[in-house]
Amino acid sequence: MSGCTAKQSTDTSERWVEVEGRRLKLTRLEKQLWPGITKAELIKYYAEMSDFILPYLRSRPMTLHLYPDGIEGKHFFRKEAPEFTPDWVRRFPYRAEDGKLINYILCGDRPTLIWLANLANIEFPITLSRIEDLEHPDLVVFDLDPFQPATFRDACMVALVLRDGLRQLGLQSWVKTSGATGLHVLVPVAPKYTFQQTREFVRRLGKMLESLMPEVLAEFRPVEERKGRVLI
DNA sequence: GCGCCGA
DNA sequence: TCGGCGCAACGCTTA
DNA sequence: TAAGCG
Ligand SMILES: [Mn+2]
Repeated sequence: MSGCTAKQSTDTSERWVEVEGRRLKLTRLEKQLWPGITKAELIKYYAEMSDFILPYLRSRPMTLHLYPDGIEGKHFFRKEAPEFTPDWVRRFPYRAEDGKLINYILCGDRPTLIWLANLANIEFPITLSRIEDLEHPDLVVFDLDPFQPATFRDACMVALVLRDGLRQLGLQSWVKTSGATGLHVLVPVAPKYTFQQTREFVRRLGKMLESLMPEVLAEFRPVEERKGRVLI
């Protein structure tokens, strides 16, 4: 007998840690965020990966994606830095066009990353521009989504062709998975183009590839014609 | 996850 | 002391 | 024009 039927509700496991001189309390470390994966393990993962992750997050206003009840539970977003945010967490006040002021969290250091992991922030999506120049993205993203019966493999083929096209334009690109079956192809750019310009660039290149491989790509097609194709 | 608010 | 609640917002698609 | 989806 295991005798170990510890319930979630009885998980009072806590630990104070010091990260680069910042004291923070980790809570409910035994909470299962995925089947078989605890919050402690999520925090450990982000601690170990922090050197690789932080350069991408730095200077980008955060939208938190919080999953306090685990990946299958209710989740919610948060932009405004909560009242209980530690004072050493950097904030970025920004007034949107509608006049609403939001104090965004900036995650540029390890203590902030660990603090967010403890809040059960599972995902860290990034904005495409940085606060030094919000109007001009430093990343351009091609979003590749295969529509059934097209597969992840089809998306990969398209990504390779796209990479070659970008290379011919003198642009380096990097690929990452996105969601269950999609890909993102990222192109770092000097922050001197507007979002309108980069959006137009992506659409034009999509159109160009579409004319090159019309059987594979779904650009500018009605929804029902997208089946079996990849949409950029 | 956490603080707030009303019961 | 406890349970409920709020915590973002945008383009595309369809009705 | 609005509601629903991702
Ligand atoms: Mn996608």
